[in-house]
Amino acid sequence: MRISQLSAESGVPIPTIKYYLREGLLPQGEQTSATRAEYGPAHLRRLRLIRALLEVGRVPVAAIRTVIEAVEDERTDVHTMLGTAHYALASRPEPLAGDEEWARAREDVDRLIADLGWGVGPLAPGRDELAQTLVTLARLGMPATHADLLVYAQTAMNLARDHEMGKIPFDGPRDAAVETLVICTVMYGKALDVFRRLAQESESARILGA
Amino acid sequence: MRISQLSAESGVPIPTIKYYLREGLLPQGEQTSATRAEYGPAHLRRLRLIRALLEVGRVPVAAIRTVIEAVEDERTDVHTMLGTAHYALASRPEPLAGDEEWARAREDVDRLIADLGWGVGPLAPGRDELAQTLVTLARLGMPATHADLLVYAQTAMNLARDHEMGKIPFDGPRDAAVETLVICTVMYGKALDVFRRLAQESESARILGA
DNA sequence: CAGACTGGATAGTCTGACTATCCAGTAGGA
DNA sequence: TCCTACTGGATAGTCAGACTATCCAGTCTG
Repeated sequence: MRISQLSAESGVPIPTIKYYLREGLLPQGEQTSATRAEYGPAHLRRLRLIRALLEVGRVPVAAIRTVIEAVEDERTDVHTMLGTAHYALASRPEPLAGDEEWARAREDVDRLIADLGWGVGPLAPGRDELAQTLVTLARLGMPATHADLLVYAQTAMNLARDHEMGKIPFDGPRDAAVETLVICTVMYGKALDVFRRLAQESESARILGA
Repeated sequence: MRISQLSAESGVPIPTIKYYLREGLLPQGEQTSATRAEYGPAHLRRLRLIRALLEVGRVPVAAIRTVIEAVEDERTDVHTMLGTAHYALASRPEPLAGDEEWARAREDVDRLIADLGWGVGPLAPGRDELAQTLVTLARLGMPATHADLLVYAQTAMNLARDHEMGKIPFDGPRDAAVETLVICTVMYGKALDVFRRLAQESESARILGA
């Protein structure tokens, strides 16, 4: 299929598709002549993935490119590849410099993860993100209790173990695994976020008897 | 306290504070003379809230302003006020025009919420957000099952009922209720998101035996 | 009374995600 | 054959959002 058809089927304007090609989000089509290239269903699929990450997941273009580069580097094993994808999905917070409060929060996070027995890399950006969240909560006068954190951690683990990682085709082609992981993480993350707000609204209505 | 001290204590540059004042995110200080105004601890607190929503929650300035306007409009009751805050926190997706697939997804969402017995307003933006998420998942070839959705919905409700809405001081001043709600929604939402990614990484390591 | 600082106003910057225009070179029908 | 639509590639422009810089006249403060 040609670019105009790719655009028609995906609903993405041609200049935008060209932009994604330039940025390396979308692989080049197969050149059939100097001014013609052929795109296949894989391009359409990739394009839909890009739009899903951008629109629903608000993942920046640069992060999407990182994920894609990890997939296309054949040297890395599947776990590392999934890790790279995961790390790219993190919203890297600014350092929040060598504050003492921060260092303590970071230690708390490391201890919590160790206590839970989770096998998480020491450089996982989630550790920093969580530390920053804890510092922020404390500064807002609502420090999180250890019990609260455990609840959220266990909830997350239940979902990941029983409903998310099971969907991932580890035995299939490597790109399928990453694609599924990213979709699961981002889309179900969004769904969970929305459900949480809806549930809060419902509870608010119940409590206030509206 | 003067603006320079407010800046020093919060770590927010003076021009940025002025910007927030202009945008109505931060109430004006008490004028003590033509070129002098006095700021109090409430300003510092508000400033920290703004930064938390911006940096951790990625809530746009316009949405923060909406929340604040709702709080300051004394006419609205608490439930409506919390609703306004909630609606402002939603990431309003573009219409995704009158597609038939979309209409069906939207009906599914409405039916699901009704089946759950949740008291959610018919105009809650979460309904549309969820519908778009379902359409997107289907287009990506991974349609969500009804059973999956129920799991996420129940999980969200458990958290909201047992760990979130309980923190909200309904009997206190009206701004405290909204502030707590917003902090809970955004900060614990972030924490849950991070925990989910960490749990997935841990499971990936376990499954792949890394 | 001098220098620092203030509130207020205006304009400029930076990033991220596009979008528009131009171009020469085919592809495919009249 | 030739003409028109369309293509890939390159370059430059746009737009929104969140700041950031500069200027100014008017106080405080020592």
